[in-house]
Amino acid sequence: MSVRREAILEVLTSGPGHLSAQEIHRAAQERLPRIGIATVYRALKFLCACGKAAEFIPADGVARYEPAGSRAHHDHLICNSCGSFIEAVEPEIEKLQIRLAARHGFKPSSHKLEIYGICSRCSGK
Amino acid sequence: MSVRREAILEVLTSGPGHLSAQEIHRAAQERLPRIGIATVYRALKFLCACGKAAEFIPADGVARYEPAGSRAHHDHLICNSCGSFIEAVEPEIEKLQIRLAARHGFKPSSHKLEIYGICSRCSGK
DNA sequence: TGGCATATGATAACGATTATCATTATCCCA
DNA sequence: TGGGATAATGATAATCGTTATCATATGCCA
Repeated sequence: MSVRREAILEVLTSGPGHLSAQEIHRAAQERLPRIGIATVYRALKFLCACGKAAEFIPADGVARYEPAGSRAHHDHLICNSCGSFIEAVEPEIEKLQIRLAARHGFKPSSHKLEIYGICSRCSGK
Repeated sequence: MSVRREAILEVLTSGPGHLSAQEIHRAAQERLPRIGIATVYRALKFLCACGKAAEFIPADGVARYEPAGSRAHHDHLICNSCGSFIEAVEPEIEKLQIRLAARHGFKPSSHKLEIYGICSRCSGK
């Protein structure tokens, strides 16, 4: 783990989560002003490969990153109004996914559940 | 509905489904050799807007399109080996998603469930 | 200290998608 | 039916996120 990769992991764990590569780059530049965007992408790929970070790609097609490893799997509630991401877990859904996959002779390795809608903050306004 | 948009909808309904814009472009060119890629993108956006097609974006970030309207919602099992898409439904999951959203004060409007793994054809080999 | 593998930054390249703009087809009403 | 407004189209440039390239810098071990 180089200094930059440590810094990028630190950005992931200390930040609000669900950051894009560009946002991570900007945040990292506050500590390491000369860090390049390519290094950020390389670091993110590295961190995902060794299980310290996780990538997911929502409906806008832009990859987001979050710290992983010590964190449990979770799904995302994504607000169409303010763009915020809420993490949520429903263990029953996890079980049903396995059953659904099995019914089709499919061996699941990972899954992604995203629910789009309006968050409580936006609907309250 | 112009001639090209009809043709593109026809490609969607007659094809194997889950096609990318480029694949749709190639298929449409068999009937309309002079059709441009921009027209394909415009037609797809139009068809999605009027509910005749649906777009979804899997983990590779490349949008896929399928006919919609008369078709029920379904989730996707995506094979990491051969890239095939299997459509599947689990009504219980649909209900649980609503419950999960409600628990967070979230008003769901749509959702996306993708399960990645190995399909029966690939694991059988 | 020397040497080699790895990491880095700048930047070019790439692929998907969108915007632009001139041209063409389509529609609608007189 | 004609003609003009409107929408659709095709070619292509632009954009954006991401990856590849390559020369340089850094770290590490002998």
